[in-house]
Amino acid sequence: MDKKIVLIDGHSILNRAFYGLPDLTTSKGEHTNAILGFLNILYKILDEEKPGYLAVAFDTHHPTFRHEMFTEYKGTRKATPDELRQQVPVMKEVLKAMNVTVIEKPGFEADDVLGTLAKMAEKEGYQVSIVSGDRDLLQLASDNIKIRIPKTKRTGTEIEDYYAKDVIEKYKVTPKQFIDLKGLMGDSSDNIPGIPGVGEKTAGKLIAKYQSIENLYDHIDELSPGKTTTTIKENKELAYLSKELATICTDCDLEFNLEEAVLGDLYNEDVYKWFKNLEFKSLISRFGSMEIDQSLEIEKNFSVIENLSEADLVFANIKPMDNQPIGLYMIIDNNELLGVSLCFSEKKIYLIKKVGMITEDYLTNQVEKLAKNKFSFSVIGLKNQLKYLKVSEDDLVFDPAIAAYLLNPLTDTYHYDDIARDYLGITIPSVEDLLGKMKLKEAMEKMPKEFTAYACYSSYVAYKAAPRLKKQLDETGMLKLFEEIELPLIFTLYDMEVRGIRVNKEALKEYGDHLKVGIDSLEKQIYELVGETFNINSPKQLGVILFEKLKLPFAKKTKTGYSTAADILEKLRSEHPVISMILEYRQLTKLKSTYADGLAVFIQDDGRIHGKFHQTIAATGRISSTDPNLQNIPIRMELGRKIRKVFIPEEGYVFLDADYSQIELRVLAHLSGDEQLIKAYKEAKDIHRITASEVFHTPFDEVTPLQRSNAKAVNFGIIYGISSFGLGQDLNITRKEAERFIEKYFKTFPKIKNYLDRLVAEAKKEGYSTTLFGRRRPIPELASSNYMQRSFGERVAMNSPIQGTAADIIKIAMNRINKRLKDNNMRSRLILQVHDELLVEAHNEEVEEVKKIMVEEMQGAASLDVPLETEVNMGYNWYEAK
DNA sequence: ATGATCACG
DNA sequence: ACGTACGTGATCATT
Repeated sequence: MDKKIVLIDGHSILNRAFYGLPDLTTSKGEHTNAILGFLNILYKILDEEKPGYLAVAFDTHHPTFRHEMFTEYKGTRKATPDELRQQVPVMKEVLKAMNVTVIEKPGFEADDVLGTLAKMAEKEGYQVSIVSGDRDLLQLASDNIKIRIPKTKRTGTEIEDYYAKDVIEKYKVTPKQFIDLKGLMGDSSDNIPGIPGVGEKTAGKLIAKYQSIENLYDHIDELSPGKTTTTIKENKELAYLSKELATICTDCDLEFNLEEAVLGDLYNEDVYKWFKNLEFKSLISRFGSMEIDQSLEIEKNFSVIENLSEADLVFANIKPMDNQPIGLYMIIDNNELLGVSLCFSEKKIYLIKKVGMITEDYLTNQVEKLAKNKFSFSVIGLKNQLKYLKVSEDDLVFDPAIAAYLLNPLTDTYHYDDIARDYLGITIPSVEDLLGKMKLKEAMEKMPKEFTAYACYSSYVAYKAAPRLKKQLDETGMLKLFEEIELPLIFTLYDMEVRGIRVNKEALKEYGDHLKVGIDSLEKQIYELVGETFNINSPKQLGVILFEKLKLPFAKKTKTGYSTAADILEKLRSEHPVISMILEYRQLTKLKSTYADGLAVFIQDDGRIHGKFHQTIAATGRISSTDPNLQNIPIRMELGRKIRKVFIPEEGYVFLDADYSQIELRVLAHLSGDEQLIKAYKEAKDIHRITASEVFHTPFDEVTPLQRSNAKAVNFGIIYGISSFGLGQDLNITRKEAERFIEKYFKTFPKIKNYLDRLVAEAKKEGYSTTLFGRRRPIPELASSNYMQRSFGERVAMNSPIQGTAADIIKIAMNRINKRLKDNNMRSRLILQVHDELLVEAHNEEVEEVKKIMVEEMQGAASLDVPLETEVNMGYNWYEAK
């Protein structure tokens, strides 16, 4: 059996990975992309080769990389970005945890270590693989030594392999001659000077003829006279020096025994913890089911209750420690209650299963009784539990997921394992780790141990994290925001989801059929016009048709091909009649697939759509909507807008739709304290017209439509974190012209400029931005060494407080409206929120009262220096009400 | 799984 | 010299 060893050029691979992957960070902001990329390459190679031995070599000098030593004085290469530098020591720790041999020999460069080990191993009969991003190492290739150069591509990692024969095939020189080649042509990235004026071509020819630099100079007189020959003659010393520099040492005195590089246990508890901490979710799956074995101490305190008398005892003896909230979790699968998990001390963590005499009613009633007796609960993901967890906003509840979202709204999940990691500092298996893709009900029967762990961790983490999260909310000034806005909102959103919105199924079907007719006809015409059939919905195929077959101008490239986005096609309208048809085809197919067909599947048996609203998604504090997304139902184009006619109220009800007028600009007026803007709003003037009037020095009544629409675009730009490029793009004008607009705007409204500058400065100082109600958004991009990212951070710093404050305000209004409707025992209910708009399904007899409530609560949600103007419309469908 | 596109605020 | 407006979610094609 042949022995296999893999040798990795540590810094080189880290470097490649860093530049090959986007900037990934953990929830705490530690950069991890280079480490992840390195590990992906490592695993790919291990999977392919299954070697018995592995070593990784790092350079030792400086915390910088080898190449920089030479380039400092040239100043061509930038210093290692901090984002990469931070990852180097972590990478070494991870490798150590994996029992991978890391070689750092003072005085030796990684190249020389790799060269020496490779030759040593080859002599002892190993098959050797050297992994590096650096082509220098090709000189080491032989029949037994393979150089592997990974390329991070869109599709994943591809590896180029070079044995000696592959080097000869590709470069027409032997690995050994590769050194001579480098000696002649040099290598700027390695700062090997070479001979001036000699490049790849000349060097290749010379080495092909003379094999080596030594032999070349032995026969130097054979060269035909010329400029190049003269420089070659003059630079003999440089050539020899360059060759020396390019030569990798293969017999360094390393005092290293290859047996030390034997592979150990790659999948151990330490590595698992590292991956958890680095949040490498995809790599965790490699651990298979082993992680359940590394059970934490706490799992010994999990107990399963399956008979009624024991369950009675548990419920009777609940005594929370230190008046902490009880950790609670209702185990629900497919709308069915499977059990209840609760935790009220470190030692008391129960899973009470719904079996035998322990019925669904028993469990829900017991829990409800606890709430009535003023026990307080901590529940991760409370909204999803309310079907069985009978509590109201008047009960004492806490949701760690919402708290964790406020403390860091940038991450995508707030599951128990995330909260345990971030707030308890412990690494525990996630549901996926424990149960894979298995449904809960099946897991309860087939994997009782894992099922119990999932259930008990859920309540344990909720219990344990609650006080800490609450403390942090207090320390960050967000406790009031949490208690007075976010917690009540859980119940408001739940009520909205339960009520849902009625949809006219037949009308929706007709709408879709109508679209189908147009789509079929357009499709036919398009094929005829271009003379062939193709998939119009494929940007790739469409790009080829438009820009290659029809040779239309203005081709703009994306990463994958030509851009066929609407704004590009818009400019091509006059170039070819097919363009208009394609744009219309796009519009129609979008409407059909996403809305006509897409919405239909969500209509429940009650004739209503019960979409979901999410409270922990948007970084700015906005609510989001899925299954389906009811916040992006068409309105801007008439054809699309018609779909709103299928959203209808129940018999005996109407829709009341209320929306804030320009809430974000009003928020900006208030926050910036700009007198002009405030005055304009107090006088209820057309704000875009007044902006145009001021900016273009035109009397209010003489503002042209173009001036007004330009001013409107600038107003939007201000909210988005203005950039001349973006505004130019939007208005289809040059960057220069856009810049002039912005300058004029800031000259007219100096306080706005001052305010936006302050927002950026403060966010840079604190690392986050803040809304009027104290909501924070961390902006790590502001500290980036990358100009693009930093600029993005600056725009975010300007936008988040504005968008976020508006989000805070409408949330307050939603809670108050919902509460008043319920407290007054009214039949009307809030059913939708679309960022600055609320839709209520109002009972015929309550219309005037509901109108009053909506306007009062929306206008009164915050007292700003400008009025929060609110417009209400009534209608017998959503189209009419808007 | 990812990118391109497009629907909304 | 570089290249982007802010915040979302769904669908389709492609890998």
